[in-house]
This record gives sequence, C-alpha cells and structure tokens, in this order.
Amino acid sequence: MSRETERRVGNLLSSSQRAAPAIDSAASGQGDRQPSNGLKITKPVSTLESSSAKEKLSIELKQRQDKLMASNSVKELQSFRKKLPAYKVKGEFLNAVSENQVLVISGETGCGKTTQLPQYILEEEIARLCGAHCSIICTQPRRISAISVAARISSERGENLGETVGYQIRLEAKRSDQTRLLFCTTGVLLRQLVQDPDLTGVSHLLVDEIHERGMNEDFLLIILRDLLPRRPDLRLILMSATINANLFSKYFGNAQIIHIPGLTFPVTELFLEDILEKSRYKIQSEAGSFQGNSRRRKREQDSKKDPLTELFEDVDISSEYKNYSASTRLSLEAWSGSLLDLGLVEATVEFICRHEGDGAILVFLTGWDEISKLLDRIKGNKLLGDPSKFSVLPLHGSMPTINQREIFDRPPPNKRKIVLATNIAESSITIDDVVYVVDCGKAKETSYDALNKLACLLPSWISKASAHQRRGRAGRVQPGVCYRLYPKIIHNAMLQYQLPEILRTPLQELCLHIKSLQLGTVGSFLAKALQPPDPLSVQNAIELLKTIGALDDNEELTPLGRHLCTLPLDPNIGKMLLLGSIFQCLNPALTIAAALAHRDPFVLPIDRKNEADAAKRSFAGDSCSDHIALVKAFEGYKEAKHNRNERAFCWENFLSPITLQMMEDMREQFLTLLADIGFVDISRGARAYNQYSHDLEMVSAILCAGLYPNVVQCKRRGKRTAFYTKEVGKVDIHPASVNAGVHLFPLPYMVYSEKVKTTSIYIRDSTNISDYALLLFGGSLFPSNNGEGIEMLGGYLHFSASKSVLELIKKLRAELDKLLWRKIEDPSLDISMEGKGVVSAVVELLHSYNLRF
DNA sequence: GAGCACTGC
Repeated sequence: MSRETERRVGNLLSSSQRAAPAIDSAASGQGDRQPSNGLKITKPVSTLESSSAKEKLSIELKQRQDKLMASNSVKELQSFRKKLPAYKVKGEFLNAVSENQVLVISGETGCGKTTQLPQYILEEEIARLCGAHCSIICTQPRRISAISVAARISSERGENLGETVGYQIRLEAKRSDQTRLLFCTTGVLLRQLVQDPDLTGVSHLLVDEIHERGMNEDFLLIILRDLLPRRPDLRLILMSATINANLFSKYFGNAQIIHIPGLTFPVTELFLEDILEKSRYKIQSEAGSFQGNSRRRKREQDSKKDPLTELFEDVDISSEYKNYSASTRLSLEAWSGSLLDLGLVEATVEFICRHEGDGAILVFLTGWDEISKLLDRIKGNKLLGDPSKFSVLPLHGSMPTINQREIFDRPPPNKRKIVLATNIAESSITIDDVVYVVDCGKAKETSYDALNKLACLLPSWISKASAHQRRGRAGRVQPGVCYRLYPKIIHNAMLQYQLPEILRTPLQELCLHIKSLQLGTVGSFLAKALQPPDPLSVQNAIELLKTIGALDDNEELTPLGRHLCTLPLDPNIGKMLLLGSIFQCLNPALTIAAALAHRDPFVLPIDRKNEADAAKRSFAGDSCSDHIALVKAFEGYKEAKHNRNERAFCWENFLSPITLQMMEDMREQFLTLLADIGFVDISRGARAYNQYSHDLEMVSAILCAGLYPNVVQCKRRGKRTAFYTKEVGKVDIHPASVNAGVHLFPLPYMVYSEKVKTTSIYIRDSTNISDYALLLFGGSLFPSNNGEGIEMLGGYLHFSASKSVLELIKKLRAELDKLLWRKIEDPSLDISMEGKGVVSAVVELLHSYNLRF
C-alpha cells in the first residue's frame, strides 16, 4: 500500500467513525420476520366461510363432477382408465385411506398409481359431498412430472388445468380457488412447511417416487412422521416402486402396503456373456496388461478397483462359463469392469440393427466423453454411419440437443433412431418408441468425502433398482430387449438401491433448513432419518455455517442465518447475494446467484467445443473470473432480448436460452425475497443498488465475502501457477474454466463456488481476488504467532505488512464488520448514509491494489 | 484438458 493510499483510507475511515453511532442491538427485530409473499399451498381454515357455504360448494362440486363424468369424451377416457392395474385396487385403496393414517403404495411404472390414486381420492371426496373440505396435495420430485401429471388428470376429468386439479412448482403455478388436488414439487412443500408447520387444511398428502431417496423426500419423511400425531385427521400416502416399499412401511410403524402390478411389456434381458455369444464380438485385453491366466496379477496392479469388478476377477471363467464358446470365455477373461469397451457398445448396436426388428435404440452411457466418442465411432461405422438409415442423437444435460424434438419424434419408416444418453433418460426424459436398451451398467454419481470435505463425481456401478428402471425403458410400446454390457454375476452383486442422496451430499443447506423449521438440534433431528447421515458430515456443515456467520456458537441462527433461511439458495451463495445488495452490486450478485443455484447457461456442443470455449472466454475478458463471464453473458442476453434477437445471440455464443430464461425468473424471485426481508426497496429502482455493479474489484470482493472459505492460494511455480487449498492441498482449475491454461494471475488468491473430485480435484468456477478483498471480506483475522502479521483460515493464510498498514486494515475491518452486523440486524439501515466513510475506504483500498504493499 | 441427474413461498 502506498503512503498516499494509506493516508486516504485512514482519512475515510476516521470520518466514518464520526458518522457511525454506537451499536444498538435493540434496534433489530427484523430477524424474526418471515417472508410473506408468494402463493400459499395450504389454506388456513377460514372462520368466514360458514359451514352452509361449504355445504353449498360441496353440492356444486358434485353436480359438476357428475355432469363431466357423463360427457362422451370423459366416458371414453374412463374406459381407458379402467384398464389400468390401479383400477383393480380402487376399492381396497379408498377403504385403506379411510381406515389408516398412513398407507404405502408400491407399484411398477405404468400401473397408474400417480395419475389414478390421487384422482380416486378426489372423486370420492366430491362424491360424498366433502369436496369443499378436501385439499389433496401430491408431491413429485421433478417439475416436469408435476406439470404433466396435473395436465393428464385434468384432461381425464374433462376440465381445464388449474380448475379442480392444478400444479405449483417454483416460479410457476396453475391453480385457482377451486383447486382441490394440487401437484407440487417436494421442494415447494418443504418451503411451505416453514410458514405452516402443521399443513393446516390439507386433508390428504401423497408423496410420490419416495424410492428414489432424494434429499428432499427423505427430509420430508422425517418431518411428516413427527407431524402425524399433531394432525390425526391428515392422511399420508407414500408411493414407491415395488423394490423397497417395506422400508417405508417399517419407518411408519408397519403401515399397510398395497401392491399394484405394473403394465409394461415384457423386456428380455441379455447379459454380457449372451451378447458375446450372439455377436461374436471379441474383447481385446488392455494392451500388454497381462498374458495368459493372470487376471489376479492385473488386479494387483490396480488396487483402486471397485468390489464388483474385483468379484468378477475372482471368478473362474472356464468353469463358470463352460457352456459358452471358447471365444466368449476368452473375451470374458479380457473384459475389464473398470473401463468401458466402446467397441463392444458399437458392436452391440450394430448387432441389433442387423438382427433385430424395428424400434429405437437407447444406449445408457456415463457421460459427455463416452457419448462423444461413441458418436464418432458410429459415424465411422460402415452400416450405422449411413445417415439416411440411422439417426444418431446424443442426449446429455449440457448438450444443446436436449431440447430437440427429434429425440421424441418417431423417425420416418426405414430409419432407426439411436439415442446415446446419460441417465437423464432413466427418469427425467422418456422416449416412448424405445424397444432396445443397451446398458453399460454405470453412471456418474456424486458422493461426499466428509474427511476431506470433498464432493466427488465418479462413475460407479448402478443399483439393481436403476438397472430395472433402465430395462423398463425398452417396454413402453411393445415387448423389448435389454442388452446389459456386463456379466450377470455383476448384476446379481449390484446394490439393491443407490445410496440415498442425504448420505452423498454436503448438508449445509439442509442444516439451515432444519434450523429455520425449528426442528431442534440438527444432529438429533437428522438421527431420525430413514438412514441418518454420517455425524462428521453434519459437523462439517455446522462448522461451515458457523464460519460464514449463519449460526452462533450455540448452533442457533444468527440474524444473518435467519435471512439466509428465506433465500432458496446454498448459504454461501445467499450470503453473496445479501452482500451484493448491501454493497451496490445487486445486478451481478443476482445473476451469479441464479446461475450457481440453477445451472451453467453455457452449453457444450459436441462438435464445436473450441468455439464454445472461446465464446465463454471472450465474455470473461481479462477479469480472470468465470463469475464475471456469467454476468457478461447474461447482460448480453438481456440486451439481445431487448433487441428481439436473443435466439441468435444464444446460438452464436453457445448459451442455453431456456437456462437464461429460468435465471431471469429466479433473479426476479430473489429480488422479491430481498425486498421482503428489507434489503431492497423496489420503489427506489434498480439504479439505487448498482453503483458498483461494473466495478470488477467490488464484485470480486462480494464474491469473496460470499464464497469464503472457498479460497485457494495461487503460488508461482516457475512460469506457471499452482493452486492450493487448506483441506486437500493442490487442486487444479477445471478445464472448462476461463482460468484454465492461464499461467500467471495478477492477484494472489482465487475464490471458487465448487470443488469436485473427478479425474483430479478441480475447482469448477473461480475468480481471481486480491489480498485486500480477502482481508476485508474473508474470515476472521487473528494476529500471527510472531506478532508481525495477520492470519486467517486457522493460520493457513498469512498476511504481512508494515505495522501501520496492518493496524489500518484491522481498524477498517472492525468498522466494516460492525457496519455489516448493524445492517444485517436492521436491513432498513441506510448504509449509503451511515456507512459512507467505511464503504468509501473499502472501495479505495480495493482499488489501490496495483500500488501493492 | 474435461462437463451424472434433480430441486427451492
């Protein structure tokens, strides 16, 4: 820091001390406020609605239902509905609902449990003149299913969507006062529980797809089990695939189970050994890895193999497969459980095309790389490479093809559709005309390493439940065939179910949610889960919440923590957003929050990835920041939209218009929520909160404030830079980051939003920041042991400077913390007046970086 | 030098 900067910062700081009055903690009270806007799912029992008015409404509902049922179009659909397996249990089901508080339904895809059961309850309630009193909610894990099921039921009833049957998902609802059956995502219901912990007025709650064991669903089940005694009139119906219905029944005190058989076509199953026998494909061993019968030796070379692969390597091929040909046995000897043989996938697809009947082929692969490589192989294949006969389509969450109609459309006659997909096609996307499934048996799966506080994304064997689901994708329109590219022995040894999400993810957001619902201590609450998470994961989450100031030492919510509860965001990102609104960087903070919470708007086309890379880098300019690239891309999109050419803009810049639209809506939601908790006064207009929105140093500082303790040190190693974190040591910049391949950085630190272990430990998106940003907006400062500097992050980061500079920084930091604390306790505080000196001093210091210490 | 999938008043 130059003398001049030191003097100016010092002056600004002392002027602020004069302006700032002493802290008055009694001025608060804001922290207890609950947000008030938004649609309510549950209706408080209104004292105004007289019972006679309700009776009248019930009669009206019945008359209307009777009339609809009599119409021809509905009658036609009725006969279809009666063919569904669910119809056979209708009486038993309704009876069980009236006699039990909790009921578990197990049923296979196609049995009609999702579309019929909620509808039976609705019809029954209306028919017995209880229509006005009933409020049925059915949760779905995915937005798309909430919409499509609600639409399906409305049409079966001959009504418009949003009348008696509606849906509500984040940022989108179709419902009315008449709505008696509402489909919503599990997340929407969880948010609703914050305001209405007893689900007042809800008569029936159906929770669908609980076998998927998503975090939201597992969380909801704990809450519901505690709620049932308080709401003896509430009926709870849990819907699951057949596979583990017993588990849920047990969790709810041996609740009654009703099973519904499925209605899909039979799917023949072939395993690797059968496929090798039929196709005559020869698996080559990995080059030079072993000779003769030394599979064990191969195993010793690689100790990191998974247990299933090891299990197969212990099998004596010659005796186990004595009825198979010698060629098949040799191939099985050479087969590797850890590497996918793309030649085998190609040969299998070719075999189907040569020998099987018509119908689309769906290939399940693990990721982008495999899809891309297989696509290349197929294009080069003599038979399959003919585009007049085969239409080969990649399907991946971040590929632009995701929205193409071609995926769903039936191809013209004499043309076969081949879809190369990740497990997005397992439940999110349904392609009806699939007759053949090729299953590689693996999927990328997140896991959480609590010891190293590290999220991982690694390919692993799928569960039997997933394998079953994949197979089912072949039987939607006619009998199908499932080609499993792994031995039956492996299939038999697969886990029954995938590990529940609650055991595979960091828990900070969940912990915050538990606190906001006042469910007691996090540890004791989570101990009640179907499968409680590792206490170390819980401890990590709580420690993080303490580090960022959301929880105090007693594990109670701080004022900051209470604000963060109202934002549907990861706590770090929520903090970044709050600080952005305080420090006049509202627009970039909103954009970054939306992108990080939803998904990256940059798409990754299979054939133009270098151009896509360049487009992203040009948005970043020389900011050394992926977050700035997001902000600039969004600004460009908004401008293009203003000029009505956003589609072209998105296409040229490799952006997803759907993601950007979603981000736009989410920004609006965040803005409303910020207004609700008093951080933004919408009547003052956007300009009042964006003074520093184009100030790179300020935006970086806000990112630092939010993302801390996600910090890496940039250390010069010759001509390159290496990156180090406190927990895991050396990390790499993710190759998709604008900071990848940059050898030297102007500033000494990076903050990042996500660190994930895949082929290496990568920080996915990063922003280069100065030590001033870190000193002012990072963690608490402590004097060094030797008394000559400042430390942060438990001594991992060390700063040294002249005594006067250190004193000045400490003083400025103390003032800044005081100001922030007051603002967070009382969001109505006008920081532009009260904190003028401190803020100016902060700005001055952040801008002085090029003058160096 | 690499990008499973979801979700939120």
